Order: sequence, then structure tokens, then C-alpha cells
Amino acid sequence: MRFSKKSEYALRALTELTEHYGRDLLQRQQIAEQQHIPIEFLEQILLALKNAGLLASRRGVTGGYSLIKPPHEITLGQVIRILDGPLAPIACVSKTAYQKCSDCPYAEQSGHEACPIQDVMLNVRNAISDILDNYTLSDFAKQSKGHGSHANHSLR
Amino acid sequence: MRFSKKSEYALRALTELTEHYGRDLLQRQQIAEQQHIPIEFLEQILLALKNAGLLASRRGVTGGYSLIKPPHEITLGQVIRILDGPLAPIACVSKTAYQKCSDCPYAEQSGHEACPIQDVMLNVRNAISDILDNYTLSDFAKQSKGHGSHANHSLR
DNA sequence: GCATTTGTCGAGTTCTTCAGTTAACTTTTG
DNA sequence: CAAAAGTTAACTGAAGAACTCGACAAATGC
Repeated sequence: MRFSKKSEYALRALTELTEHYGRDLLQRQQIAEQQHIPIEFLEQILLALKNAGLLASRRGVTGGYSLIKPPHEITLGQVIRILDGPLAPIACVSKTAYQKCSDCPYAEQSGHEACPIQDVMLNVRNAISDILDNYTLSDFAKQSKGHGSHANHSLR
Repeated sequence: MRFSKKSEYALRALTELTEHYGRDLLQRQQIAEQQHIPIEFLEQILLALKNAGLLASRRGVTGGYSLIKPPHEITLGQVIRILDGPLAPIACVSKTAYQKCSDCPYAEQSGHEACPIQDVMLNVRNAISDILDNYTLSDFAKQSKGHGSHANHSLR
């Protein structure tokens, strides 16, 4: 039940980019060094984030990447879905990529008796996305600076 | 961010075993047929559950498996950890299998400035285990019978 | 305009895990 | 002792994770 390195690296790279938001461009190499991420691997992560519309880039000697949207509009859920796919722990409870369980004996019978597993897993999915879809990059940056000042609106 | 088939099959097999708790033994084959699980794969799952102390077994012609503990004492969290390992989405927030992030620039510095990622991921981990460690096999069975009667104590 | 520096793109590589299979056991019962 | 069950370990094929490489395209600046 792990997130991939891709997601983790993406979040780390985005914290760097958040700190430079509205100011200057950051180059792959700078990010890679700051965050100890293999540069060629980071490259494809940045590309994915760019294709997803989160980053802008410029080529050439003064090139680099920058956030294209304000940090408080980018949620961790968005980022992780870009790199790892849906958050749901099993496919039959995914909102973004639902798939009927092929072999579950409870799946889609006529009387549509609820699958007990599906029921819990939906709770799990919702708990995860409640946190990750309400936590933005700006929350991130706040915390890494003034450690402790974060409101923690993801847990009651 | 998915649970494995092993975990899913384990939960499905355990619902069968829960229904027979305190009565008779269930054989691999019966479980496999009821739940459409490949029998040889199911076998290693049942073995893992047995080695973890959840099941008893008997060999021979009248053999089979049975729950060794009452269903209300077995949580889904226990089961999933047996087959999939820790629930934590990244290793540095696992209670059962903590590992220091090797490359994270925030990890364990002298002033131990908190890692912002670690902070959110700990919330995620706790949200998941709040659900899975409080949901037992007996909750499961209740729901698959009288669908809808389950108290749902895992979400507020 | 050519060299240098950066990003872009596609493919390849290595390693591990997932999901399932096979085969050689041991134990129990009739 | 044969048949039916569980036990154990090893094996395999496919997929995914985590990088790596090489050729290319655009921007800069002398």
C-alpha cells in the first residue's frame, strides 16, 4: 500500500517550485541537487507535471520550470493521481477509474446486494482523498518554513 | 496505491470462514469455489493466515480450516498487514515498519525540522488505520447478511 | 550562424513484485 | 494402504517501478 517514488519526488520537486513561485525559473539540475533526485528520472516527472498543466517550461540556456498555477490551487491529490493513478485501494471504489470487480461474488447482482469489502474500501478511499484533496502545495510550503504553523485542516 | 489480490482474497476467504465460525471446518476447495479464487493461490494465503495465528487447520480427508479467534477480535488492518505489509503510504510514517527516508533532505537533521510530506502522510496513514483497525470480521459478516445494518463506526 | 546550454521525447534496462503454478511431501481417515 | 486433505518450497510469466540513454529541438550569446 505504498505511493511510488515518482509521487514522492514530484511532491518534493513541487515544494521547491512553490518556494520560487512568481519569481524565477528552476532548472532540473537545481531541483535534482536540492532534493537528491536522479536527474533523468526527475525529468520525466517534470514532463508529466507539465503535460498535466501544472508547470510551464522554457528551453535554452536561461530555461527551467515554473509553477503555472498558484500553489494554493494545487492539491496533493491531483499530483499523486497524475503520477500514481487513482487513490482508491481497490478498483471497484475508484471515483476516477471505476472498474467492476471481475470475480467478486457480490458484484452487481440483480438485487445489488452490497459487497462488504467494497463498503469499507470506499470509506478508506474517501478518508484518503479527504486529506489529499484538501491539502495544497501552499500548506506544504508554510509548514516547511515556519514548522508548526500549519492549520492541519485534514484531521478533525 | 492499491491493495493486492492477496489481501482481497484473504478478506473474502475470511468472510466465508466467519460464517462457519464455531461450527465446521471449511476446505480450500469450498472457499475457492464460493469466492472464485484460484485454489493454489488461495492455499498460500490460508497458510499465511495460519502462520499468523488466525486460522487452525486439520489435514486428512475430513480436514480444512477454521477461525481460531472470534471474528470480532480480528480487524481488517491485521489481515491486510499480514499479506500486504504496513499500511503506511511511505516508509517513514509506518508504525509497524518505520524506515528513515534515505534521500529526503528533511530527514533527521540536527534541529529535526519536520518534513512536510511526512506530516501529511502520517495523517493519511492514521486515517487508513483508524478505519481498518476498527473494522472487524464480524462487522463484515453482519453487513453481508442484513445489508445496511452496519453501524459504520469508521466514519464520522 | 555556430557552439553551448537547456528542455523534449522515445526507447531500453534492470530489478522487484504480483499472481499464479507445479511438484514433492506429510497427515488423517476409511 | 489408498484416497483425500493440508504443507512446503521452488518455480514462472507478466507487469510495474525506478532509473538510464541517446537523439533531437529550441533558446542564448558571442
